[in-house]
Amino acid sequence: MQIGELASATTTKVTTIRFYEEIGLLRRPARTASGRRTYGLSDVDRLNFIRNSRRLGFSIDEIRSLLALADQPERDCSEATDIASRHLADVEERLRQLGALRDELASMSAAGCCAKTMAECRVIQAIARPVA
Amino acid sequence: MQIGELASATTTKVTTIRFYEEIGLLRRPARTASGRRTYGLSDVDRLNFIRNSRRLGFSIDEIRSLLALADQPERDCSEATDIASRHLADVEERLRQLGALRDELASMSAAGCCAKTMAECRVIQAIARPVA
DNA sequence: ACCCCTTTCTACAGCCACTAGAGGATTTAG
DNA sequence: CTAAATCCTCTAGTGGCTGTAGAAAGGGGT
Repeated sequence: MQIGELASATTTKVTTIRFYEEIGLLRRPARTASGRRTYGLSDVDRLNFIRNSRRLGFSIDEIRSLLALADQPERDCSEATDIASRHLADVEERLRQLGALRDELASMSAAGCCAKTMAECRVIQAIARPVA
Repeated sequence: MQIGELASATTTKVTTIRFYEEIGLLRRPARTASGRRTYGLSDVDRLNFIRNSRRLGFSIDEIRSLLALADQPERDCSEATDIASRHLADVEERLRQLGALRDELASMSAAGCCAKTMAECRVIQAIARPVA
């Protein structure tokens, strides 16, 4: 399998695959005589794992750890679950902050600014107000 | 007022102020004989506006537009409210996506992974599953 | 006058996770 | 045989800063 096929099998861009190789997330594959990368089914699995992790918001470093752990099947899996639950806590925190932000923006918009001039625009005034 | 005082008056880092000047968000200030930047109260206002906008998640480009509009007091303010409501819609969209992500992560964690080996770690398996 | 510490200056590199483009080689289809 | 697609390497750009190096200037105490 060449890089393009791997890309479409995993809905990844070709450049991204080469990038993952460069930063060491994917192993350097064998090459054809002319220098083209060749991949196997295990590479599809590994790349799918990486893409799913990214979709779930794991950082490259977290993925590196998860992959390293997954490569040691006999090992205790508590480290992996730790990474995941820490990530969940992060997401919940961001969710709370974003919710607060939404409320702030929504109340700004709700104040309304019915076709007046910039000089008395309430939205601008709301932004300009120092942090409460 | 020198740059350090402006920084502490707006809880901004000195380097960030210089960065905002470089990208044109803040005007180039007057300098002392020895080349130090000097600021006035209007710079405090402008920088506070910028910092509040960032805190609300507006991009630098959006802030540039908002500032340009705010500088024309007689102008109709519909453009400014448009920027704000578009931003609110963006935030709500991200909020939805992040909520879905949290649910996915939470159900992963809920599956539990009680001290087993990596080989049968459910979290790892959940991540590896192709996109449903 | 001297010393030292802090602030300020410029200019540049680094962060994250890619993405895009130049410019060339090779492969495949018609 | 040619044209299009795919591949290669290398470099630079994105956003929003942050951090560093090395130098100059300012202020306070002895």
